[in-house]
Amino acid sequence: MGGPLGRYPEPSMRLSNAFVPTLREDPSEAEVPSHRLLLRAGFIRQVAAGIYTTLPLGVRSMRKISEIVREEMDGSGAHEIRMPITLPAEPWKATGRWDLYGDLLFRLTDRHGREMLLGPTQEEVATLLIDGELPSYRDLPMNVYQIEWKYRDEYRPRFGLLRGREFLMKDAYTFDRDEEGMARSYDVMLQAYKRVFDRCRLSYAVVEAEPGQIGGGVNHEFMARAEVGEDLFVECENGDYLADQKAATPMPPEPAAPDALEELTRVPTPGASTIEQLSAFLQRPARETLKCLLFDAGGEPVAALVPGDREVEEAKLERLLFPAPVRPFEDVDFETRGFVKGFVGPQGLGEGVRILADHSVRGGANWITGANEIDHHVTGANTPRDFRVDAYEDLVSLRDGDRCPVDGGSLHVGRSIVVGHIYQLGTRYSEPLKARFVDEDGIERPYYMGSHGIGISRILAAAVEQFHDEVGLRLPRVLAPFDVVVVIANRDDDRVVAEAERLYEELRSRGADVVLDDREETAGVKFADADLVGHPVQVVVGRRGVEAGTADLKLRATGDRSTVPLADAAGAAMDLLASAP
RNA sequence: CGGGACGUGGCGCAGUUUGGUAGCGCGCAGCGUUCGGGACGCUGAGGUCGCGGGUUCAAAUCCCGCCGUCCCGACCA
Repeated sequence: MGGPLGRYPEPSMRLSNAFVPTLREDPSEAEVPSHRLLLRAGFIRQVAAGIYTTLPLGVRSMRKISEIVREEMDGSGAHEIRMPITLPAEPWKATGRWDLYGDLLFRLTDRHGREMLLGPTQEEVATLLIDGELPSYRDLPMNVYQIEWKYRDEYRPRFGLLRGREFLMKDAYTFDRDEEGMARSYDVMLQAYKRVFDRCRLSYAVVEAEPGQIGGGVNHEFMARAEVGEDLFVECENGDYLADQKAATPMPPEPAAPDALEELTRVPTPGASTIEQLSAFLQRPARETLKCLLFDAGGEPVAALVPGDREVEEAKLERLLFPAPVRPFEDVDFETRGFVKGFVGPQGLGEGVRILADHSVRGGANWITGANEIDHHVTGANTPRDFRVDAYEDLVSLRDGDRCPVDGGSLHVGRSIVVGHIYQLGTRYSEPLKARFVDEDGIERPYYMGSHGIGISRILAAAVEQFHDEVGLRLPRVLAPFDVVVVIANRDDDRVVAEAERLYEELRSRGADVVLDDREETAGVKFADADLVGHPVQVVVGRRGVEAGTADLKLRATGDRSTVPLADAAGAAMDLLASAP
């Protein structure tokens, strides 16, 4: 047994006898480059929405990514194990995730009617494993990991491997004696992750992120830059600030010092229940209006104030009001609490409503806001004269052009694919699962845990997004399924075939992953496929060259070609490979 | 789940508006000619038109229901 993807294959391959079904045309269902090209180049085939068969080339690339991850994990003192995919429900109920995960869980029932699930991640399993085996502080720290397929019934699987319902993930779980140990283990993982993504040659950013479903405190995301990315992150033009867009905090503006406070004046604004309509009706810019949004935080009403041209970042509100569940007011909430939807203003909200304002609200005065009366707004609203603010917090959703909190530089919002996520979990799992060790003083304490994921199959897709061109993949050589392809340009010529075979064997003996294109196809088809699959180095052996005693080399990354003596071709190809990105 | 689109040989598509013999390109098989950037000719195989009902003399085409896939939104490696 050699890991979840099976035995390591022969390092080399003959295409005449291989399963590499390339497509001439773009599959109709694929829109984004990675999905389209992975299908066309014969890496994957779809079975159902978000579920794919991995073909030989895909297996090889994923295995190469896995090996990089393995080396860095093993080198960081983590221990590879393999946990089951089919899991009993009980521990998940104990941690509350049976309900928290909701429809995202693939659930099943066994023949005895016992509830089970397909693992979307394995904190419960790992925690119980360690609890059963490592009862002493002397056994800690411990870091176990696996590379295994994960199952999540995503709301909307999309973009091929980028968001599948089944995906290959490396997940590591760290167990420490205390918070300091947890932080140390965390840092070890953070450094290991950087090495992994560096080695994969991904352009990425490490950003502080929101905790999400897994729960916990400090956490970082590794975001690979990509046009098609679903996740937004921000970075400062001066390179000194990076954050998840949902967690990013802009530098607050200077508090306003208005020349004069206007009178609070009630104005009729018939039908203007949105900022857009209000702004158009009063002929005033949206930023002079004050948006007052109402939320229900565990049954308590909370008002969030932001300038009219800004959006409230609900994730920030949730973090602020944690652990109360936060949701926007619905129509019934407005009715039962007597607020006028579309015309809410902070003045006159009773003591029962907690009023939070974004820092940027300090930067304005003489606000236009709702009059708490149908078809009416007020102008000249000012705090504290007209309304109360219980606390100024960071509430706005960050947008392009906001100022960097470190140096005031301009912030840019970029798109990315999350390829790694690390968490400090604390005792989020060890407490409910009663997973404890005996400390030096003889007292039982819960493990301090960390959870660390890398999306292996997603790295492949993200790498394709970053490394492709019009004709195909251009993966870095450490991720490409093969190092070198030897193309037989004239299969009918025995001398050509003999020379190609000789080169193929020589490259193999030099340790290259080499594939011989000995198919009965025309040269043009072979060249096109070589470019499509993106073998880093292409060696072409043809009649012309053999008669002249030469072979032709091409570096896929740059398209550069060269002609070398046949006798030196293997060495030249190896040199070229070494120079390949 | 809400909104939109699509489902016709292995792949990419036309045909559906206006019901009447199921078509094109690629691929595949055989033969021949070609042979360094997705070759050419001839011959041929291959289709329950997503599924189930209904209307009709007759349904890929019209009606109803269902299923599947993709795209836009809420969740995540």
